[in-house]
Amino acid sequence: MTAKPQYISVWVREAAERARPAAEKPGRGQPSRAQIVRAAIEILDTEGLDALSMRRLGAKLGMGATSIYWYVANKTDLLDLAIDEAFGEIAVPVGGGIDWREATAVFAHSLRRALMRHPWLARLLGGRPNIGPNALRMSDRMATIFDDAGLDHEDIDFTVTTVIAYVIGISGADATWRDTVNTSGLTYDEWTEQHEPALRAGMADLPRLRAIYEKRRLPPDTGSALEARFDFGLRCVLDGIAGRMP
Amino acid sequence: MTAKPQYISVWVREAAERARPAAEKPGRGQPSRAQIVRAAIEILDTEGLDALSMRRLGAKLGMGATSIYWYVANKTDLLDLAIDEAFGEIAVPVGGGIDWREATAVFAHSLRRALMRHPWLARLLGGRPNIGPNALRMSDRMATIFDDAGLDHEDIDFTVTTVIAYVIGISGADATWRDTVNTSGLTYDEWTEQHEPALRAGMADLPRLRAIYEKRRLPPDTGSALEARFDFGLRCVLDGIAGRMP
DNA sequence: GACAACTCTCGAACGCTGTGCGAGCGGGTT
DNA sequence: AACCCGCTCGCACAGCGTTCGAGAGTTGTC
Repeated sequence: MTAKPQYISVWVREAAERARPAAEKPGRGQPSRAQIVRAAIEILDTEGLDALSMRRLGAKLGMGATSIYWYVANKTDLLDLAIDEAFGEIAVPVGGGIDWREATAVFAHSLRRALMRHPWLARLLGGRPNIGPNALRMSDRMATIFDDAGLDHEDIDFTVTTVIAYVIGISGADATWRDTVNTSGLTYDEWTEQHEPALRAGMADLPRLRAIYEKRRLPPDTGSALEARFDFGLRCVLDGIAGRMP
Repeated sequence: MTAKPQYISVWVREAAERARPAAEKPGRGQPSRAQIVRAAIEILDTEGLDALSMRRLGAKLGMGATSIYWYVANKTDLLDLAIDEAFGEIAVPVGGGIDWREATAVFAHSLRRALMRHPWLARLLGGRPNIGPNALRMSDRMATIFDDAGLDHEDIDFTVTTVIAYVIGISGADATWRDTVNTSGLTYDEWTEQHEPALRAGMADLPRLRAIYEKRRLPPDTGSALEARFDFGLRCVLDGIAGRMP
């Protein structure tokens, strides 16, 4: 009946440390930490989430696994840092008189691209709250867009959350799907062939789904088809928001 | 340089086994398997995703950890089965002359409820493609709704995917957030207090975000506030879809 | 030049994980 | 009595995240 360790996010813990003046990290620590995070992302991108272990990362960095703990307290912290690093890639056009709809569309595509480029990202996002500096900055810029458009605070929150939820929801699924095929070592055709009997059996008494599946097999769900579907949904969301703009 | 094991989903593998006539599972196997999956879900719901280990599950079932492997090939398979079991709880009203908009809203709330009831679900959904029988049946029923409303195959696919993406995107985030607070062992107030300095520091030079945060602190983001936000976004999505209906 | 302090590395070890293997048990059929 | 079959499980293995403490290398101070 021992109490749980009560994990605290990097951001929270390090903000608390910063309050005590003497606890600053050493000068050379910062570049090394960034370097570790970059290496971790490289492994995550090329070998997948499950391939990232501290020993593997240490080997890539040419150091012992346990040396990493000098720069980073946890693997959890490391992943939080990787998440926020990825969020840094996301662009939000702000200012310059672009209207909210175009700005939001640009943001949505940018967020999607980040999620597709880093298939591990969506899996981790569903793990713990993300309040890193880049994530906050992204939210602030999105808030700015709708603040400039005249929404009140509650509607800004609602609107921004809706857009992000849709993009993460669909892109996470798309990225996972693509990643599953890619890392299976099979071609797209081999993969669908392997899954054909299971799908056919599962849809045996589901005529509507089967009809859609049959009709939509050519062209297969390659990138452009996924992109068209993403754009369709995004237009739906934006139209719905447009109906609520002042 | 050994090749990866090439994991195949339960559904695919067992559909292939079913093709060979003699490979059916024994009669008593089925109830026991369902019982194992139910026990796994119980652990997942009450203790979280990380708490589910084969030994822990075996202990709960009063059997050795390795005995479970008689009924289930993998932990991965077990989780796939748990996912589909959870999908079985989702209701899709079909037939009976309800219009598509109300039917979709009922479905969306039902899906959300399942995701909130099983906080582990969203985390796992971003892990591998979900083609279990309950998931397929759910998709088929959603397809039926929009087929009856007169959409063509492509638009049915696009529309259903959009709704599901939004619901999973927002509910996954909400469930994770709530779960993080709950399992921290802190009250809501204690938790926000603990995160206050980090958020304040992070938002130091983000005035818009800070303004929203300040203004929206009372009432705190309890269940009803999250529900209002969910409904707002759902209305946006449904409005956008409505504009594309024949 | 000497000694202390501080930054950083790392091998050993702990307790945990998923899982393969093979021995063994009880009941049913031949 | 012999045999098979459904099922259980102890043992073992490789790998995981993480702790600890010993030590190396650099820097700072007298």
